Amino acid sequence: MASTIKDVAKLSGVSPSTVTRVLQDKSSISEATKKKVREAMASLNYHPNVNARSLASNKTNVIGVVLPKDSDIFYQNSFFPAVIRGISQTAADHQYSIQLCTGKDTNQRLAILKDTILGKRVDGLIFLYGEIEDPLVEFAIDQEFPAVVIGKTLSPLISFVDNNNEKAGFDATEYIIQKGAKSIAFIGGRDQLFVSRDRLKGYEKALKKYDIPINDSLIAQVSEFTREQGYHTLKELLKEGNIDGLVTADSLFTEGAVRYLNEKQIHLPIITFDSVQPSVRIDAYVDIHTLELGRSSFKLLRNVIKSYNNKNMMCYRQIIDHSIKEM
Amino acid sequence: MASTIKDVAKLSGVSPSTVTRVLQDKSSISEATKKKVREAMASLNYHPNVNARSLASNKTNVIGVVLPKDSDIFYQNSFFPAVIRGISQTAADHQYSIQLCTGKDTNQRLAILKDTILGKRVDGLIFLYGEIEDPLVEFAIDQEFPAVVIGKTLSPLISFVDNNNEKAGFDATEYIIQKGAKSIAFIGGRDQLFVSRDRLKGYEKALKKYDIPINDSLIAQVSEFTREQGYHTLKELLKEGNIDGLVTADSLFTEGAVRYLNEKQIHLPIITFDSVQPSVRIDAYVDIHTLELGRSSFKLLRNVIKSYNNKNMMCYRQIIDHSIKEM
DNA sequence: CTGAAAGCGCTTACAG
DNA sequence: CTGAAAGCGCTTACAG
Repeated sequence: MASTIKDVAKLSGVSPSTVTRVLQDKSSISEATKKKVREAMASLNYHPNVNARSLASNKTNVIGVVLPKDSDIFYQNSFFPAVIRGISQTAADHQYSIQLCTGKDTNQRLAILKDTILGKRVDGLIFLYGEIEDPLVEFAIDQEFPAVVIGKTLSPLISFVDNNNEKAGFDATEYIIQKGAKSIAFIGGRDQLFVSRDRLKGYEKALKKYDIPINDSLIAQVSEFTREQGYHTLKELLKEGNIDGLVTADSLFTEGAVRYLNEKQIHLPIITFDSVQPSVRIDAYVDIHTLELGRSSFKLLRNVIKSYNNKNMMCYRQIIDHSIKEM
Repeated sequence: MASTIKDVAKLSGVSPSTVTRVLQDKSSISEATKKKVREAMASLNYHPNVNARSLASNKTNVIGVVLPKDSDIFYQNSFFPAVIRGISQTAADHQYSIQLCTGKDTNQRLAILKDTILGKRVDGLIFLYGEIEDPLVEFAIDQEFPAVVIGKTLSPLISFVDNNNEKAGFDATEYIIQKGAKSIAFIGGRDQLFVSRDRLKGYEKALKKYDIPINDSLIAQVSEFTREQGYHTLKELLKEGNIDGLVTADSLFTEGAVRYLNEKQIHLPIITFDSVQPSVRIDAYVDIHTLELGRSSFKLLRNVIKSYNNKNMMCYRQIIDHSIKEM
């Protein structure tokens, strides 16, 4: 059997509570005692049982990472691995583990989330998506459970970290304008997604700044995030008239669009948004600094947890830079 | 405060142990009692505390998923999201949660793994990679801790699930041969990776079957998984002479290679291996059925855990089909 | 600077 | 079919 805190206490000639205090490196414990106890731990190869600890202390040192439903585009995107990387890097620095919350549909996901919160599996949650009226986020708010959303959210009661997507859309469009384009198409996702909507706003602002009239027939809002949609949407847009530049809100669109352009041997300046360098060759992409989104979300969550423990429920917001990367 | 098992016991007029048995749906409990207890649970909005449960029962209903170090190519690959999806689907069906184990280097990862095993955070482990002499896998074996590797492994003491990569390499190559190619290039990863090595073996077998001489100057083993490597490797291969077909062991290679071919306006039949449809247009890809790899790994792990509990430590192996998908 | 005691919320033999 | 008791391995006031 694995050794327990009692074994360590016995071997080092102190009480179990003192062993706990050594584990917590309390300043009240003398160095001599600490040394003694640590030696005992080492010689017994002692490792604290986290379940006992969680039960007694009412904290788990685990955070839950909530994913969209598992058929989501999300799983085909470079965003997911990158943001997980960022979160887990920072989490590891603070001795936190990561538990995944996902499921096949909203019902299953909500059930799992309830079990996660009410079963006291985690100390806090990071939602990897921002959606209007998400029942999971609402449940967390309802339970006054510490949580951070990566992405925009309407509720004033929840913390979030996000890019300035409007500014990013503006910068992207300006980049294409500076390539000499005047007739710039935009392919985005459905309007309910904050990200797409904000990037589109930025696109329009940039056109205005450069006195380029906004032409609705150059703007496509696509319901499904797929390459096929990118392919066909661009094809349709080209029928509408001349296009000499392209801004896409997602790399999957870009891949489809580029395929069509290659087939037709058309050359356009193109920019998109991504977490890593896109797989097709285009002019540039807006790097949304996903690693940093992940890292910051964890740091924010720690602050939220602390403030909840002090009963003064704070809400934090943070905007992460983006940058244009030429390829 | 959240209600506990005692509250439920009191309200329904039974003992706490009976409440536990209802929770476990034991057949020894009468339906009348079950009904009564369940009503009490519902009215109190009772949810079991998983930490208390884990402590008392010595099982957590959590499995750990072990990732390579976080700078790995792995995180750029479609494999990761797909296999996570497969695991979590099956895990959800069995009331299991998933905890992630990763870190910046082998040391940190090993420390986290030790804490995970010795701290009793999880009931078993799934390793998402197969490598020669991995210290983490060895630690798990040493501790006689239930684990499954996705990928090949040399140790006879550990369970795994994998594709038949040699057969997959054979099938891929045969596909290209049937397109009429005779001078077929192969781009794979470094020889230490079981996957690459086995696919290469299959390639050679296929050539033999069709009496095509093996030409070493058409075979490249690339150390780094990047698009740039794909690009340059193909460029070099083409210098060596004529190529009329291409097999690549990873989609990132393919993307790079295709970029070069497009630039040079060269057309070749190409096949690669992937978890989802590759982003560049090629002839076909070998779908390695990653979702199924994930699902099976979880099922295997459950069996391993059961057999360890019965003190007869079983070791399971399972091969997952692949299939060629034309594009 | 340290210890004794109570408790966290479950489960599991044991007994009937 | 069900209950009383002991225990899982920690932590946390309280007390000195």
